[in-house]
Amino acid sequence: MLLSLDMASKTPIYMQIRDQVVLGIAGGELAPGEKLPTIRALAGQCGVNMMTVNKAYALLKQEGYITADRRGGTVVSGSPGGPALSGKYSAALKVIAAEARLAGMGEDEFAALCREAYNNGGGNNG
Amino acid sequence: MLLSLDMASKTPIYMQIRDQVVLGIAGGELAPGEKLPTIRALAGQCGVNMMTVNKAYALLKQEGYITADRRGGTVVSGSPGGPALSGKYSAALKVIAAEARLAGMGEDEFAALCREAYNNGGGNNG
Amino acid sequence: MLLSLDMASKTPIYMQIRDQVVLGIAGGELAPGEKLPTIRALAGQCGVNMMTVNKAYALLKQEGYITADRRGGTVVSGSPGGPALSGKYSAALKVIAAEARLAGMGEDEFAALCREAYNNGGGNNG
Amino acid sequence: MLLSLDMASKTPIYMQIRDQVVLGIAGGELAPGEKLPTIRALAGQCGVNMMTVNKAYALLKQEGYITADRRGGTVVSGSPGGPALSGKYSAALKVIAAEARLAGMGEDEFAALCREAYNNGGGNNG
DNA sequence: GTGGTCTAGACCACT
DNA sequence: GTGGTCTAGACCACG
Repeated sequence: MLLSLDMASKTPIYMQIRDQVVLGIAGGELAPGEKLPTIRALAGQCGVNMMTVNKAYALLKQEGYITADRRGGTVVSGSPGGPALSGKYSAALKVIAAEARLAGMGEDEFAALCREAYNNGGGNNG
Repeated sequence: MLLSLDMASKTPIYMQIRDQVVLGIAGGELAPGEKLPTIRALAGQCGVNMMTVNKAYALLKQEGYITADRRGGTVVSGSPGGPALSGKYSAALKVIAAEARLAGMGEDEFAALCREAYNNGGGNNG
Repeated sequence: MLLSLDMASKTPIYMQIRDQVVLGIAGGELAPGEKLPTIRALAGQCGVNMMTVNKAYALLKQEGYITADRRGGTVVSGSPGGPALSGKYSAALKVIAAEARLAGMGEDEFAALCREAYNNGGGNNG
Repeated sequence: MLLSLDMASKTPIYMQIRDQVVLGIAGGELAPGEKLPTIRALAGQCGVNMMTVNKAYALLKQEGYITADRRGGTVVSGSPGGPALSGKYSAALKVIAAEARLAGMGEDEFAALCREAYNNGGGNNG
């Protein structure tokens, strides 16, 4: 599990870490129960401060993607979100879809792109 | 064209304005050539600072969605973007797709959600 | 709204701040819509670091007790939690009740103590 | 007497053990004079470090809930605490009551919840 | 001037 | 050795 962080991005570093961990879990790269790297280790490896990684981990914990085992270490949760709330993503999706549509992309093309995004983390075709 | 702004959102206000204008254009609510409200007017109507609206308009102009009319107004552009670059949206889409997948949503369900997002803005006049 | 922090307590400072804000809201000392002190101001007033206050505010925001208005400032939310989930407090309550019982406190006495705790923030009898 | 420990909880494991022992005593599940499991046994059964159980037992001894038997065992004390000091619990109770109140719970409802918590540990054999 | 983010250290509770 | 907490600075996006 190697993270690639863009220090010049407008997206906060802790959010980039969070996103890549989510992608890693969805892609099967990080299996449920697997131990995540230490805050210190990841901070050192990425060249960022502990607190930044800490913030990312805290966010992931709050979202239920990972859990901090008190006996040391942080592990990937078994069942993250629970019920699938379709409405949650629609706001961001709508804007992306609008941009794609205005850029000339057709509905089928967009749907294919979405399916690709869905499967890109599938582990058996990427 | 009425904007609904959430002052408590993490998304900057100028970005919310920008997004809703894009949605309005994609949905046909704002037709090409149509005149947008004045910065002053929109700022007053939404209860935000003029600089905020200015920033949103500047961004929209830079992205090609709107153009400054010679007579002082701002109008919706005719042909917004260039070619549809599929790679541009994939980063955000991947994260959304990963979240949806981890929330238990299937591929078809997600694709349907994406199609709905695509059509939600222009289903009845585009 | 004056906070009293115990630097020697086992309870983290940010949690003490959080608790006292919750008490202030419940007690009517902090009315919905009222503006909370700035992170910097509160930090200066309490003699703690900005980040500590920031953490308390972030927690309160996450819990829905307060909301950060993008136009500057943090205000008390209107309706915090929504549905009353009785099961949430029972764990902590059980332990407290057990300790009280073992200390010789009767059921009625304990119930009276709980009612007092409930009303102590009521604003019209404290 | 079976303990259920949550390794992902914010509450330290030794505190969880302590709390459940207190609940067990208050509930009559652990009668005065009854022998508690060995540190080693409990540690093995729960999958935690012996030092953790040791810490919990030490805390319980210090609080007077259990006493070290001369022959090497640990037994439940006869008369645990001294006089019931109402002030001790009020701080935690106040916060819980404030949260409940803000969640929309009425005073009677809260008092009923407290009575239930009081009786939940010893309703059928105390 | 606000909150959000980040850094480079440090101490502590827990296991 | 882990995560949790805190400090004393700093820069930036936003409004």
